[in-house]
Amino acid sequence: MPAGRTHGAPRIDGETLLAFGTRLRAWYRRNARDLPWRATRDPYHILVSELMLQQTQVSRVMEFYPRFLERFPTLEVLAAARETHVVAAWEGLGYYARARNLHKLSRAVVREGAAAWGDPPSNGRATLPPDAESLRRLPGVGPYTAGAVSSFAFERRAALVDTNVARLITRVFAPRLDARRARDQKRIWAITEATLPRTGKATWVHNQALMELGALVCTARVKRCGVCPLRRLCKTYQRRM
DNA sequence: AATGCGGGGGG
DNA sequence: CCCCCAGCATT
Repeated sequence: MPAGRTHGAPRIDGETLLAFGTRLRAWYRRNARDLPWRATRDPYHILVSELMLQQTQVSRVMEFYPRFLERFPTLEVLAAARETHVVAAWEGLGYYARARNLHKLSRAVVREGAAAWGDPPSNGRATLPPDAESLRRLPGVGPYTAGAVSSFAFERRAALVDTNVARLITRVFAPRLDARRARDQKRIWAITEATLPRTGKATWVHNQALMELGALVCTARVKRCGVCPLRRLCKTYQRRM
């Protein structure tokens, strides 16, 4: 299957895909916000940030993330804590099932993690699996979070689609698709995968950049096309919106 | 496929 | 005052 051929979606030529990624990542290197979870590769820390960020804005998570990790710095510490204490540290963030799932997850991983995904015996530290497929089986971890942890913590070449990426991809490549329609999700994932660079390292930047551009430039209510690096290849822009 | 889950901020 | 926000589990 040639690059750019996506399941039922309009074919995107390789040159366009290349230009898309190159411009996107160049923009990110100059415009990215300095966020704490971008300065670490600790899988547990990344996981906490991703769970907190589910349906929750960055500015809100910033108020909780450092404090939570100070209180529960490792999977082992979290697993040893009582659930009520974990939920208490989550108080104010909302969607408290995330906290309960995180706690449950920590106990599962500490107890049987190494056996489940063949961790190197190493120093007895519990770790998360690096592949999206295994991550996906953990409680509270869906398709997005699995891809995010695989890419951002382990620098694997994994795709991820959140609300930002879905909006950006549809606007640039497939304005007929609706990110909110379940049926279109498959095709949006396929297009997103087709845009990924070759290596895991570059994919880390690429994925961060997709979300950052969606969060800062190609937002839900305002399209800042005047400062968008993808303007010239964007189908929505070409249609004069 | 549809719904519940929290709470705050922006247009 | 709605709509939206680095979604997921359940039905």
